[in-house]
Amino acid sequence: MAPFVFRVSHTDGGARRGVMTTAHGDVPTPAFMPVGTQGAVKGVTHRDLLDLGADILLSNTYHLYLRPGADLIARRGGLHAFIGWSRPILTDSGGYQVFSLAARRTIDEEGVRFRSHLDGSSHLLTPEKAVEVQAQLGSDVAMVLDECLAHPAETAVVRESMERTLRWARRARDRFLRLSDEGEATSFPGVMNPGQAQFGIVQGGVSPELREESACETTQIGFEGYAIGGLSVGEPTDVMYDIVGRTTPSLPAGQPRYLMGAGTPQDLVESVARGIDLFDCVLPTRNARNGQLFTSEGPINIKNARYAEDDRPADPSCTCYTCRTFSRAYLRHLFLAGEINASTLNTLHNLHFYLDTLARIREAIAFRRFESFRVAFHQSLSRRLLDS
RNA sequence: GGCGAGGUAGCGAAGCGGUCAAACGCAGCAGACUGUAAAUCUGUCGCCCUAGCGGCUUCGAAGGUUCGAGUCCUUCCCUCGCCA
Repeated sequence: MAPFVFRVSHTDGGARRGVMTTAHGDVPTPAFMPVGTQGAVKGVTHRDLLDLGADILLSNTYHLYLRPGADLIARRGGLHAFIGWSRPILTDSGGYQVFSLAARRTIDEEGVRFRSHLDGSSHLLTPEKAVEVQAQLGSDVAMVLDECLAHPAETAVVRESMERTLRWARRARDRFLRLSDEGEATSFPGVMNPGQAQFGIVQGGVSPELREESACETTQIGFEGYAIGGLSVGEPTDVMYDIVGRTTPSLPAGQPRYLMGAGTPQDLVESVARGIDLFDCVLPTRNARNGQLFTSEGPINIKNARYAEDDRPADPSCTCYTCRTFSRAYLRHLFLAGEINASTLNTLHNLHFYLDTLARIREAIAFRRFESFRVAFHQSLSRRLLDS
């Protein structure tokens, strides 16, 4: 099994271009990971994702653990085999569900007690359990269980949460290393991917001091990569950019940095400028299903009456299947008519926009033109707003 | 022709004397969505405006009763069902 390797090939200002090598193949970075929470990206097939050039998917430990269950997936040879996707997969730990399902859980030192959103049953997700489930899934990158805190939070609360996430990270790393040990691995049913990497997660809210402390401590534990979590949860974007910019210098230059849950197209460019290598976000897929299309000139809402007889493609400068083939008028009709194709075509376009943006970013960095790309990108996004 | 049921905002449908410009659903219009409980949710939805427990015109049509009528009475028009 190929070891997990990350290599930075180019830098341009704060931006880095590189390759993340996993047991299931290479991922050129900076990269965007489409979100396939339950083992599928909503609205499109795996074949569509291959056509779009998606190099890595994100999936979710909590959701797959509840349904269909980690044992069932392990018996089918792991997540890659079960869902029929042979490229890299990163699994989130369930830490985000600590935030999004806050009303259904309690936290203590041991872990997170959830009442299942599916059937109400109780489950205890510990840092160790999250490692074990992800071992059974056999993802290429496993995330540690963290606590994703809601945005306005008192500093004392943020510190307490950040420190608990650190303690959990140590336990998760410990369990991960022991599972990597051969004897332990064979005694545990279903370590599906010996080449699996594990990423730690930096927390600390919007406090630069806590973020730096979290970054240093997490780095000290030693992971294959590092994520910045707990952002894009309602804080102003300039605050988010500031925190990202102050955190990446505290992370090892030779390892991948993953900004969890981000973001808008602007967020991606601004975060790459601050040294981020990996992203995931539901915006392109969820908003596609809700009628919002990201374009090179800013987002449009295809539901709007103004597009009823608009024969132009969603984004005139886009080369995706949807834009090559269909008009805004038709896409609007499909959406209003409730046709499944509306979700699919919109998702294809939005994912193309995101993946293509990252491809352009990588190219710009390789040619050391990232700063001019960045300026032009922002200008283009605001063009339509200036026109109207 | 006889008997019965019914005509309410774009559609469907509540309403049974006052707080009804009129519940609710759909359609329409607009907005939100950042490690997905989301093909979801929110607002708006007669007309006018200085946007307010504001003004105006409404509940098939016309008259009437009443302090007050979408709600009661009369006549007319129109739908649907059953019988001839």
